[in-house]
Amino acid sequence: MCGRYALYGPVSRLRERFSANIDELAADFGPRYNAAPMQLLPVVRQRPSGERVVHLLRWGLIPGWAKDETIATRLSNARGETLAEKPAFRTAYRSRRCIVPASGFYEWKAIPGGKQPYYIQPANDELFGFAGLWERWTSPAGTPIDTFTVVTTEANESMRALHERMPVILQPGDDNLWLSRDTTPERFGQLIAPCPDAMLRMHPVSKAVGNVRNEGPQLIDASSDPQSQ
DNA sequence: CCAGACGTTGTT
DNA sequence: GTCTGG
DNA sequence: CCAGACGTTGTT
DNA sequence: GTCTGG
Repeated sequence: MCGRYALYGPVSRLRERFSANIDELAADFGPRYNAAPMQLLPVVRQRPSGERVVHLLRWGLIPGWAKDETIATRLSNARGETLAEKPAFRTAYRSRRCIVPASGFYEWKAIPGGKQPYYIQPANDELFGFAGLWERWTSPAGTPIDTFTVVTTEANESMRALHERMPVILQPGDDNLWLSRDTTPERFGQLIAPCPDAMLRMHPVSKAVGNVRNEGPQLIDASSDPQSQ
């Protein structure tokens, strides 16, 4: 899964962590604690020359053949197990892989009578790099739009307490293998796997994150009494 | 040949 | 765009 | 992911 | 219940 995440801190962090140049529009990106599908969010792409650039792309992939953009909301995630065959993803998987930077992400655990959101962040306080795919779609009016999706895999042991799926979180040393057009399908396919449990820590948060109109650092604060919310 | 689908999540 | 079903 | 809408006609 | 928007 992974349908909501946070990305905060100075944008220069992205330059350092991903060795990427920052596009002018992405440079204006401010701290976000409730990033949701349909929004413009920073994504790392690698040009054939090897240069990496952070651009703002819209979350929710629109395949090139789509007649309209309504499919986007349903393609905010892509199952890692079937990427290579699915018509919606296979061309992007072959040649348009990207990395989605995140400070952390949210996961909703089903509990009696509702759902309890949790915030999951890197144990080392660095940034996550989610494995992603991107596409360029041109509307009937002729307007091009770049979109992305987050690749998912089965949950590792600690995530399984919340949910059966989780985003593919790349090891920093694997960034280039995922982004490069020179990597063989066999090698970048091996990166689609649950990350080690030790990379993650998690805590329950307020249900306020459920509404995309809510925003701010309080959304990642530990909730004192999750059961009573 | 043309028409129609093409996806994920979670929940039932 | 490309594949499947009819 | 959750929240919120869930419609038609004609006209701009 | 199901789809769209954020």
